[in-house]
Amino acid sequence: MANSMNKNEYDSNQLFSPAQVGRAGEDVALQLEAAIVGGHLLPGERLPSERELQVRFRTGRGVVREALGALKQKGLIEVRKGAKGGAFVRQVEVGYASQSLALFLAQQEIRSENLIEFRESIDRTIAILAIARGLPDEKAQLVADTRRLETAVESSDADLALLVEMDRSLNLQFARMARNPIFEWIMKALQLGFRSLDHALYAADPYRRQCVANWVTTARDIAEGEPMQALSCISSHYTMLRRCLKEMRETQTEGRLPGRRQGANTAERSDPC
Amino acid sequence: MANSMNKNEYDSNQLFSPAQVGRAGEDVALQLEAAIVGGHLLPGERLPSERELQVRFRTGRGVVREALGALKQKGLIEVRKGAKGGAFVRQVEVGYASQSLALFLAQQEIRSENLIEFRESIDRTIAILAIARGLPDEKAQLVADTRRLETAVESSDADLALLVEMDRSLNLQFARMARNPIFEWIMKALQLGFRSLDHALYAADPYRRQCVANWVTTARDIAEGEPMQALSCISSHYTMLRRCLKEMRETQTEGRLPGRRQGANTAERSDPC
DNA sequence: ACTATCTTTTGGTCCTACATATTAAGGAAA
DNA sequence: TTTCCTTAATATGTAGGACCAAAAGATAGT
Repeated sequence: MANSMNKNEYDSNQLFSPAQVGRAGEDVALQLEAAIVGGHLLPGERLPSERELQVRFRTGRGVVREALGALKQKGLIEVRKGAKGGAFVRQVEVGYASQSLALFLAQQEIRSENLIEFRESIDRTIAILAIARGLPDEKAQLVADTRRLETAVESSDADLALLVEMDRSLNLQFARMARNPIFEWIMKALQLGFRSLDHALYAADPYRRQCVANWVTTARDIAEGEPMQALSCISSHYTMLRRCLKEMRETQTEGRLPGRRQGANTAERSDPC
Repeated sequence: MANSMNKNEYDSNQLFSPAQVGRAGEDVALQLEAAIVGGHLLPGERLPSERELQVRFRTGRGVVREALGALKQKGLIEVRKGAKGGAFVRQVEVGYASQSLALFLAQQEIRSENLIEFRESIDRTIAILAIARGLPDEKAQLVADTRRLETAVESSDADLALLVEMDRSLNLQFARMARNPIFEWIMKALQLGFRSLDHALYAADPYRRQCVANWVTTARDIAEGEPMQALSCISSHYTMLRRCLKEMRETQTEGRLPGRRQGANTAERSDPC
């Protein structure tokens, strides 16, 4: 007794129509995406199997797989193997959008000063919002985590990657407290794109301690609801970062972000474009 | 024709290794993406054909197509049919990032307030930077263009789309004067995704005049180097926008962005320049 | 009742064949 | 010689089959 009478409503509503030639994959992907975003398919629901979609769209399985791959890429679906497997609708996470932005930023040549002043501007707004909207336990957690970072730095066997990761996590907590996913989007994208700046701060020994001490103060100011002092701390952080980078630049003559290396390749390239 | 002597350098460098089973598609996609983002493949260059990649990765053509589809989805490559066709590396456009963000926000049912407060925060920083760094002729041009917008609004045959477009252009000029490309990109990304908000402001008759009058004042304050007054104008703009949306919401019981449809937006794949 | 094995479902991979688009080359006509 | 049409070559796009691997349930054996 198959559920032939209980087909989903997008079947009877003719929601899926045969794809046109030439761009069948895009066509199928667009129809499925429209069904998901339009609310006809809710998160957690399961799409028909690939072989069933193949006959519904009157197309080949490769086309269906291509479309599903695009949706998976966007974070709209999650596909599982095996019986009762298939494509399941997901809530899109902000990380997917951040990855797109990070991919774009990675291809651009960005001077570190531009990045710093942008981040500082964002951080200042986040601080104000976080003080106003952050929940008490969030603020307490932020303070506690800065303390953990402090003890981690003071221990001699401090792993550099671990410290940077903790700093990254703190920034994300911070951004989340602003209760505005757009700030989260930006913050995640920046972190994905450029890890090297914070790395620099935690690599130099005098700066590392100042940085975490500043973090502790910032978190406390946020927890206690002192916006002006928090802003002051943030400015202090970026002042330190600028100074640290300037010192490095004077020793290494390196003013750019190491986003991409194009030294070995461009020499032998005689592209007529 | 056997160009066996002129293999590309990523061949001899062992850049592409056979894919792992189970997630061969992702594996291939990751390797190709790494090659592009890492700078081994520059924009304009052509990847090997699908059938050649198929043998290089020691895999099937479906896997290669899946990987290329993922890269195409991200905007990293553009694929053309026919002789001299194939996958060509592209510069990623902001539009892809903004589409991802729009998709996320649409599914999260984000309130327009989040977008407004983010834009206001960005605008305030841009204003300060634009006053400090904008060239005199840029400032003059900004003032002149706000005048043009003013006269366009006063003429009765004002096309709504044209007005919104002029507003959009003004915002971009404004962002450019900050001499920081990140602000420009973020502004463009937000504009690509959410045109509807400004649209609302220019649709209502009382708000339209106030908005352009405010633009004129803002431009003059920027040109004359009055940061506090410029910031005041910007806040006034968003106060108006909030009020306008609130009125619309009260009449239509529509509190969110009308971003459910994605189909019409994805059409602008080509360069929006 | 529990465990091991089989069966079914479903995605993952590989393959061949054909369709279609685009470019380049070659030959006929002006 | 120039122009236009035809044809070939090369590439992606699509169709559909076959088989493998994994996951869940059904079944048989203990």
